[in-house]
Amino acid sequence: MPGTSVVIAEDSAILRDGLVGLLQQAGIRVKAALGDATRLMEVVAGDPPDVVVLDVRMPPTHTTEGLEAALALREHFPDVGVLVLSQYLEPRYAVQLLESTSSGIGYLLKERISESRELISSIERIAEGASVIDDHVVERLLTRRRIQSPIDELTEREHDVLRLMAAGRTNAEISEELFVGIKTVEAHVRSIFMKLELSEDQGNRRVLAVLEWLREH
Amino acid sequence: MPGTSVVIAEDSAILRDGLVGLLQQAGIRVKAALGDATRLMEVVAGDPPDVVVLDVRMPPTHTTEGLEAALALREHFPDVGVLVLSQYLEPRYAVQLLESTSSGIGYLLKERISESRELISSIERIAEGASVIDDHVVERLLTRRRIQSPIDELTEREHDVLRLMAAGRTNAEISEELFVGIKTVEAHVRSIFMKLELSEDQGNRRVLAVLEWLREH
DNA sequence: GAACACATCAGGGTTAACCCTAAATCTCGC
DNA sequence: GCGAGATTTAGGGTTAACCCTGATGTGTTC
Repeated sequence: MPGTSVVIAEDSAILRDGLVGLLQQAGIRVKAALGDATRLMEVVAGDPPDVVVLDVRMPPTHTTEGLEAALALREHFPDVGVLVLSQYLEPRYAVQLLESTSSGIGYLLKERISESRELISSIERIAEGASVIDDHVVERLLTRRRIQSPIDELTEREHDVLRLMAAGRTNAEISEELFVGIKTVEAHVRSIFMKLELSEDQGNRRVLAVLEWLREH
Repeated sequence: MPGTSVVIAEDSAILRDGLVGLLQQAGIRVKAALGDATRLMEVVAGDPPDVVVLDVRMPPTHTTEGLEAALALREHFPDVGVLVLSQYLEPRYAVQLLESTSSGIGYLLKERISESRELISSIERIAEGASVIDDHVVERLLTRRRIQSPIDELTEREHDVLRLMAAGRTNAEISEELFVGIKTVEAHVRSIFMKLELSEDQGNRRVLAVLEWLREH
């Protein structure tokens, strides 16, 4: 597809210039390259490109300006593709995008774009109406969906025990705080390990269980 | 200072191209732009630039290749300035660099280089022998100093051990990863507990040490 | 009432995680 | 060189953290 055109919104000057250079070199026409999202809507309205490439985080608050801009773009210009570049693995954002529409969007991690070919082909596929989601994000979404965090499987009492484990308590201390025997605590701990699928011979399971707990608190 | 020359080592194609474009536009001569650090030493040896610009994390392991390359550079080519670009706020790396030498180095966060002028002036100041450290890193170091976490008392090796403990590794696994005996790991662990003032008879010290580590990372 | 999940605990094991002492290198600064 | 600190390890302990099996009581559900 010759003559694909894009508008770029990326606050880092280095990345912005890099994007412009790479895309132009690949025969893609860069209509504009902005440092923030404030003027993005009017630029797109004035001369709609095939695809808008933007960063999730942008000035002024560096939170989700890019994502909000992407959602607004989809609402007002459904024919314009949107490729969101993210620094971190934040599946939540990808989900929000997917829920807003069903085609012509993309969500890629910056670090994954070490190969420029990957970026170019993604943009062209988006211009054609396809969707491109980073493999890592998809994997994370699927594993989440499947297990729904194994912590949810724990019973009330197991939660109590794990919470105290995460507070750095010993089994003996936990048994005192919960007014039960040490053997009971041990039984709960064993059950917790099983439900969190912490196989033996692979890491200090007590620490791993605590890390899992901290991830959700 | 006209005619400042640099060599770039950065694995992300986008960032690399962006850097080349920005620097050339500013009148800085880019002698080479590499995708990893393997050939960096010979390239610099063959035609020494004023400054080497490199990423902390690079292939193949994406851990601290860039930093090690930076230290090696300072050792063999003390007249060549080094500007390390980091994705995250990791003051330890900056400290390691500062300890290795006293001039002609820089440590900047990528996100902070939204203004290309900042990058250009940093490179030129480094070429002149000055040092440039990101404000955020300095601030973090200073505030750290004020709070004085006992974690700062740990030696390099003890940090390695604690980091792996915090990753959920067993002592046996840690000994394998660090290529030392289990007894050695045990000695380090004991030393860590002492320095973190984790008295016996009060909590699971392994978990408590991990929590302390997580608080600073 | 039978089936089931949950919580409780005993008894009796194994082992990883700890303790203490002692000692050999190595590097570094004085 | 000499002392100091860091790193490494041995030998020989103790114990908390684990495993398994089995058992009891208490709800809830069908």
